[in-house]
Amino acid sequence: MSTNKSYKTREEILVKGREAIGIPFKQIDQTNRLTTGKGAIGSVMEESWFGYNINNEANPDFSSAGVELKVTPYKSTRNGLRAKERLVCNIINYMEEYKTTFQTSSFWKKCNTMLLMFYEHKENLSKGDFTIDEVVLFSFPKEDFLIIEKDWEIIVGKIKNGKAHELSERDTLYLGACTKGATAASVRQQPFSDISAKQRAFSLKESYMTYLLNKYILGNEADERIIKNPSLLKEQSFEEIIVSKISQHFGKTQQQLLAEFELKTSAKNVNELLLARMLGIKGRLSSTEEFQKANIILKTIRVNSDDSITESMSFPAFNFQKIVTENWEDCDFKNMLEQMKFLFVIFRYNNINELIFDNILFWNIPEPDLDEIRTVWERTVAILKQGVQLKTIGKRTYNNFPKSSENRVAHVRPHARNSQDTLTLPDGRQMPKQCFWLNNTYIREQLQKNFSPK
DNA sequence: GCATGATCATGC
DNA sequence: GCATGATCATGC
Repeated sequence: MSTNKSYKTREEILVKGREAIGIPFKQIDQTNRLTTGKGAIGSVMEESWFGYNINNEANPDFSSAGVELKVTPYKSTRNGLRAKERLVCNIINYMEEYKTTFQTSSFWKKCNTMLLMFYEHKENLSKGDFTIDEVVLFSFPKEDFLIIEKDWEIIVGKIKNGKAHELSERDTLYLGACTKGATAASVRQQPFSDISAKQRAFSLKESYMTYLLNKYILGNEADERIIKNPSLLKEQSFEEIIVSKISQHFGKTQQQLLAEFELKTSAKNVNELLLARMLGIKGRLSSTEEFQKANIILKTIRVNSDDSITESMSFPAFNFQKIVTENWEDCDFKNMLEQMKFLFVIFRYNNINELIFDNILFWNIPEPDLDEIRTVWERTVAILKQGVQLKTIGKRTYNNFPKSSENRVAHVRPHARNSQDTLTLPDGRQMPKQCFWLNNTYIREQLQKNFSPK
């Protein structure tokens, strides 16, 4: 089956692509592809707009120009425009990928230059009414290229270590290894272990796509970048660079740091402000280009002098009525956890109760622990469906959601402004907003696992 | 003392 | 005004 022969240059491809802007897909579709399931819109553009047969070749769609066609959705949210999903590139052949270098890898061969066609997914419209809104010919800028190369090496490193079955999309920053297959049971062989591994594909993370979208569609100005000189990334990983910039401050008290950076604030996010100063960032750390592209979430952890941790870690409140309509496999919470990379900023109380800046840790949830969270999530949904049991004693109202004592990893607890800050339960009653929390004991366990001598 | 319910402070 | 990250505080 041939790839497209009619478009030989990048310019021709871009011009033809841009001509599609504003035309509803139902007018473009000549082969009734829109009625099919996932990927229907991409198929329409390939067949009916560019006029070539759908293929799954290793070469880019426009092979002579070296351009891969990608049609990708975004959505409008109260936080602005966001990519609706990760951009899935090519399936990883564990048996072959480790034999190449990044430059000769399957991912780079296929996707180093892409024609990105963005369309808005609107909740109340059908696919046929959607239109392409923006088209760009995209090549990776140097600062991203170097991070993506490292990401690829991390993924291939796991294959080489016989750990393809332990791959997770959260291992990396921009280029992820996302699961790909009809069911979670879609597995493949790996070269250095007998354990079969989930089928995965190289993909650009949702957060990375959101950044591209805002840059290209909205024309938003670039945000502050932490690593001003991308060449540094040739020597060290992003995480290593951050640690090397910050480690000189380990051991200082919070008071010393506040004085050193001339910060006067009672804000609960002082530690984020301090970290930003250490990195030479003027604005918020979470607004930097790298943090946005990789969806790095900063969390402060205070460790007591006896190594215990008092507080559990909260997440956004969930909507009772929405969560009961979801399945774990495609629910909001799992999706969020799968996409998050955490930066733990660790402070430790010394024996005279001073708060000492102790360390930082880039962390993500290990796959087996995500399964633990699944049980908590499913119990929560089951309880909501049965009707939560509420018992008021004095000023406090007790419930029967999963407690921290019931699961090693997570529990459910209120997360509201006060007890009047409620949402409607599926049965119509009101209840203070709740969220999933990572247990304080679990956080402690994770810190010990990552910092104990190997 | 700890688990769990309750609430604060900020930024957008 | 609300979401969010962070922290307080009651009562078992």
